[in-house]
Amino acid sequence: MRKLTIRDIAQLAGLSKSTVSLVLNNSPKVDPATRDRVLEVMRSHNFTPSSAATALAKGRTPFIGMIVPGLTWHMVAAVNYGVASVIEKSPYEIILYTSTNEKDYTDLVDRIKTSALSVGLLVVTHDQPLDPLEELNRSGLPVVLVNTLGVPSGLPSVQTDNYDGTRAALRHLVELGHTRIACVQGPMSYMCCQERYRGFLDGLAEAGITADARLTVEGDFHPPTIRERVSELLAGDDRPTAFVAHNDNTAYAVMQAVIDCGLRVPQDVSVIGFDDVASSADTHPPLTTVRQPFPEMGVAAARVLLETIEAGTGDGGVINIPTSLTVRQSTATAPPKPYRPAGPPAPGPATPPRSWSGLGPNISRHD
Amino acid sequence: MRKLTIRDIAQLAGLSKSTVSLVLNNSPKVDPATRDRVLEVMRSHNFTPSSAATALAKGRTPFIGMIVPGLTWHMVAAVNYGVASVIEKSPYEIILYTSTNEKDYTDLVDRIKTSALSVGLLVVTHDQPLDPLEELNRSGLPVVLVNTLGVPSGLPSVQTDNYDGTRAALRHLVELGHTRIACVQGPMSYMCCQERYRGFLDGLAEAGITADARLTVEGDFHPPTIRERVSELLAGDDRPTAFVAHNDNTAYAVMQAVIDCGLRVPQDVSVIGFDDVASSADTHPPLTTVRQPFPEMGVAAARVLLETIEAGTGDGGVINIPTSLTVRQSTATAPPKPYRPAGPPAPGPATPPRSWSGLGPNISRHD
DNA sequence: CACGGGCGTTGGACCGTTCCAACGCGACCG
DNA sequence: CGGTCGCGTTGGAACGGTCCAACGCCCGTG
Repeated sequence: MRKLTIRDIAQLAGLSKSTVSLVLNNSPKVDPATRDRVLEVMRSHNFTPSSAATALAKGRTPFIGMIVPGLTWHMVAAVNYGVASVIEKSPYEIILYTSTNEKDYTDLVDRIKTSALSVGLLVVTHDQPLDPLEELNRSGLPVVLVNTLGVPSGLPSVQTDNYDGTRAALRHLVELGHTRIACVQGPMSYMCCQERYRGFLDGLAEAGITADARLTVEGDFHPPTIRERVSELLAGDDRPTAFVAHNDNTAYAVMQAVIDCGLRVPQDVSVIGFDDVASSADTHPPLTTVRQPFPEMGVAAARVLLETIEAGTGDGGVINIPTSLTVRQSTATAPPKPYRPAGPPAPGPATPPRSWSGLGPNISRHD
Repeated sequence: MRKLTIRDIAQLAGLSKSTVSLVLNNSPKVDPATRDRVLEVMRSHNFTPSSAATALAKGRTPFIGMIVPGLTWHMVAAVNYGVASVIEKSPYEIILYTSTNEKDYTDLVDRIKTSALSVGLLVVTHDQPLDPLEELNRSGLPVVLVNTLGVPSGLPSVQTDNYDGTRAALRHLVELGHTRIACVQGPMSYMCCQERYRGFLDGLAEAGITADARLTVEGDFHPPTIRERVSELLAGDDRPTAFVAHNDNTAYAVMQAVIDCGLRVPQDVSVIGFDDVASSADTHPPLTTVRQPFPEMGVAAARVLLETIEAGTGDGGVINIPTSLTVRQSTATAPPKPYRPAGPPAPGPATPPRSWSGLGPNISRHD
């Protein structure tokens, strides 16, 4: 049996195809009775209009392009989750463009532009210049960024409050009595890491603690080097009692370095991450971390994009989604001041592990 | 300036639009000179045919649907990476359908069916019945599964050799002299876990080791419970010297349990995972694991789907992508037999960590 | 020289919608 | 009682391609 067309439906309902079309676009001009009849006929023959024909006639497609980095980040999937939840309720579908980070994505943007398939574009930032996107936007295609890297740009974008996140982390540590707090940076070429570091410094300042340059560890998100640097720091005199990491994975590496040095998390050293990646609930001990709300960012971005597409009103602003601190068990009150084990990779206080259970009062567990 | 049409090009080239169309579909019937002229005109005016019009006229769209589980797995991104690399070289685009695992996806499949947007469907399996897909396939839409769960089905699917993977893991351990080898299962409702367990048992059998039921730990991929069970096992007499986990995350939990019990990985206990997730290269120690080649699976699935679409020949078979063992540093020669520390959560041999470096000869490092 | 055949080109119907101008009709008004 | 108005409906021209049947032309053949 051939696919039904609007014309068949019209015939079955004893109407012209124009009327059926009006029903499809639920025009207020059709008589309610007629509308019901048409709908009933459509339903009973389960008719669906050809999207190709619709697209051709309307001159616009029902597609939203989405560029994601090919990297296998937790982030990508999480953002997508949020995006999907919004889009699936809209009449649009998502066309997925995966930008493998190796080659630059100008040709990808080019394909999007010339194919003219999408009426809007969602871009999850990756380590690439945004100029092609800005040009695309200027040429009339609504573009919204999910700006996880905090890249500065004129495009409307959704980002997280990196600055405030780290500040909150600091406040938490300060409340726990920590004063020697170290920071393990991410690559400072990323705006987000710069912001996080700024939050770190301001957080210190607000607590009246003077920053000690020796407590800033330049990191590259690469665990082995981080372990090494952190171990050195812990081996020194007057070691920090807490670490703020720019990243959950970095935090994992920090925790391992702490254990390597014969110290305990969180009794001897507290550790805070950034992201609240899924696995952070199951680390050992579970990681206290600044939750970066990826799904919510996806939701917000999708919403903004839809609005821009429908209304044509591009506010062009930056939406800052607040972070929240997920307190788990990798942070605890600072150890008493005089405490300092003899040697760093110490056989030291030969700590029976697992004694960390049941620590602070405000342990919030996110899934 | 209005978007150019085929008719404009025809006029500019002094030809009929039929000929231009022929060029677009690179028919062999056009004179090479004419073709070049047309192409040149198109290029200089950078014309691209309207995909909506093409779709309408041809009666087929250039879209491939892809259903991915909304879960934030490494797996999803990795498979997609492979898929994208194949599709981007084809004339097709990917329409992304995210199936949030909460609600079942029959309505999603329904939407795909009635919208008739895609000419083929790629499905990354999730914990859901496949019947809707099989029906969809029967009704004429080519469907290919990336069957990471090993769900049995009549659909053409790409899966990994779970059985052989675990067997290889066992062989590795046996070669290292291990004889008391434990297995931490995943949810046995998953076919893949059943296969992995079968591989485990057969691997034991091949080495002439009789299976000890006490060494099989029922797992649920949930770290806390796994740590608990593993700790119990390690506390008992005659504890295992090696663990085969059905999953990298499970392996992480096992490693932590080992450390909790005051033992060392790999000197006292070897641990092997399954998947070779990105982070497994950076655990502490780096995890030896059975690499499940997600990108390759994506590539294979995309290829099969394209072939089926183009040729119409659905072989309908199962493609088994072999696994490979990535040997890192969580496995080592079995400890000497008599070795057994007094108490299990032992203050024991108070091991200075990091002594594991430079272990086996065949350390292969996968990024 | 008439004819057949092949190559390259072409006109135009068609794909299944949208959308606009026009139309029929009953109600309401003067 | 004729004219206007507005509501609901309608015919048909787009939209921008594809594809088929037909056509002109040139060349080789009988």
